[in-house]
Amino acid sequence: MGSGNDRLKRRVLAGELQSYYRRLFKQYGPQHWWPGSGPFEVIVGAILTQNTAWQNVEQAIRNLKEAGLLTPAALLRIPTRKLARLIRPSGYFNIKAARLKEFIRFLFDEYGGSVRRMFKEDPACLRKKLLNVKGVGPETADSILLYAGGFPVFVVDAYTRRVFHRHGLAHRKMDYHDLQALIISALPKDPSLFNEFHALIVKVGKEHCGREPDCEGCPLQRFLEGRAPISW
DNA sequence: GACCAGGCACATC
DNA sequence: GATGTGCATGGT
Repeated sequence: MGSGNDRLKRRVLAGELQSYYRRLFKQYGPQHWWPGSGPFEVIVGAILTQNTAWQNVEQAIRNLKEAGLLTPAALLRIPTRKLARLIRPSGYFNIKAARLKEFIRFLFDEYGGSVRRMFKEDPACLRKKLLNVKGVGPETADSILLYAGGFPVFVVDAYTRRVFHRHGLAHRKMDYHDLQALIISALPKDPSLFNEFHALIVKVGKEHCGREPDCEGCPLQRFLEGRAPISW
């Protein structure tokens, strides 16, 4: 991506996306993802919510809080089996207990257990390290960087893919990083924008861009009506 | 009872 | 490198 043609397409997409974001925000308002949670709780939530409805994650986090275990030091000490029992409502509890432990070990090995110290790291470098933690993939790493660290990283998820593909804004086969780069290059590098936009995409994805073959009544469809699909 | 949800690692071809 | 599979609960 570097030709004049690509730059033009990017500007077109940028215009579409920014305008679309404003409309979504106006229609749905702020989504309050991870309201009032500290960075550590956000990280735990990012791991627990993998392929899981958020409602189930809330219960698991509540259990951890009530047990007084929602700190790096406490999760370092707790046996994996006991952790699994507490996070049971979030599903895949054995896997996720192991993943939380992996992250905690990484946090202590690299940063002495301090989330604040971890986020002093250069974000690109931190991202690479996070991806080396077993159980942290691209989406979880980016959720951690954006929602816990406040770095301007766009989180691509199943909804983002579905919504963008459905409306001709991206190829279905674009991989995670291609789609992410496309979106980031089209928008101002503003963490709160990325934060809210991603949450709004999930919202509209749930309501309109499900598995049905068309998107009748979908705000994005109405917005794009009459415009030629962008072909990348 | 089927389907889905704010993924990821691992096996296999 | 692409595609398939296991992991598991709770809501609709």
